[in-house]
Amino acid sequence: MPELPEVEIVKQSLNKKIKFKKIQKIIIRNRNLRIRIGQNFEKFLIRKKIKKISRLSKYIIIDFDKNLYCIIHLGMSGTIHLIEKGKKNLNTNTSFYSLQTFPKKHNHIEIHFNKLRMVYNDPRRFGFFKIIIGKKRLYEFFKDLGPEPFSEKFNFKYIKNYLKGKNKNIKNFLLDQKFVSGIGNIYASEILYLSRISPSQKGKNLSKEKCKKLIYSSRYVLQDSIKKGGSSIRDFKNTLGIKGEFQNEFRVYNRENLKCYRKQCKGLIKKIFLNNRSTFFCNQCQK
DNA sequence: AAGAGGCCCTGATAGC
DNA sequence: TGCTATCAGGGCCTCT
Repeated sequence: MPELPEVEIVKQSLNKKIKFKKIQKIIIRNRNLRIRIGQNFEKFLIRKKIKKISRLSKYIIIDFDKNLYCIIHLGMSGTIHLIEKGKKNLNTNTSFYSLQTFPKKHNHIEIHFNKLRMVYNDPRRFGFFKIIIGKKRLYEFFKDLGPEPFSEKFNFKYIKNYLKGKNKNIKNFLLDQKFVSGIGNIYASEILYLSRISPSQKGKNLSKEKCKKLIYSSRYVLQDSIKKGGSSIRDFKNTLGIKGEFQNEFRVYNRENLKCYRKQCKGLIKKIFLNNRSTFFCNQCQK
């Protein structure tokens, strides 16, 4: 679930629901996430008030007073659930579950506010919660991240310069968070389709025109997905709260051997593996 | 030093 | 039904 648009949706709903709230209680059932939750995690956060919630590529950053931060990453399977006391349904245009359909296993972290619980669920435990103290350390943590597609820094000159002399295909560049941050395996395929670029094309061979298309498409696809509430890929049985609609907009992802949507194009969508990650593209209109 | 591949982990699904 | 193998939206580490 979580590439940039999905993380953005989660961030937006957290801002609506837990901003300015004070943490009353913390329960940790499993400290062994990708980064182990330290013994003093609870001490740092208890009774602290949330100042704001922001996002950088696929990371959520919660700000507290005195330059205390909590960074959240959802990994492959992390989800955040909000449960309001006394309410049966949590409406929301978010990826939260309703109360009745709340997952039973893998609820590793619970943070309680007044009349509201936030629960972190993550079967694969590739995600993490990490405390950071000080602006400088926060900056350090993110220093290797490349620009987001929306950033002005993600421009033709930057791309040309970065790809120069390197021998990787363009799809793997899109997954390289040092090059551009926030794009994951699904959106990489979608962006390349919109750009009419073949995923196995070498990055260094892209024309100026193709680079510009790539910039435009990256922004367009991610923005469009955010507008539609992100993508909810799996059909989570027994759940009601998942509202993402962008999975209905996929042009290539999971469309193996189906016809290309482009009018005039007689191509078929093919699935290949590039660096062990599934990759979808049209065998006619992506060059 | 860049790039490919393994690995962390659990769950869903396909095939026998 | 029950086994095994494979794959899944991420990212870090190691080896060449």
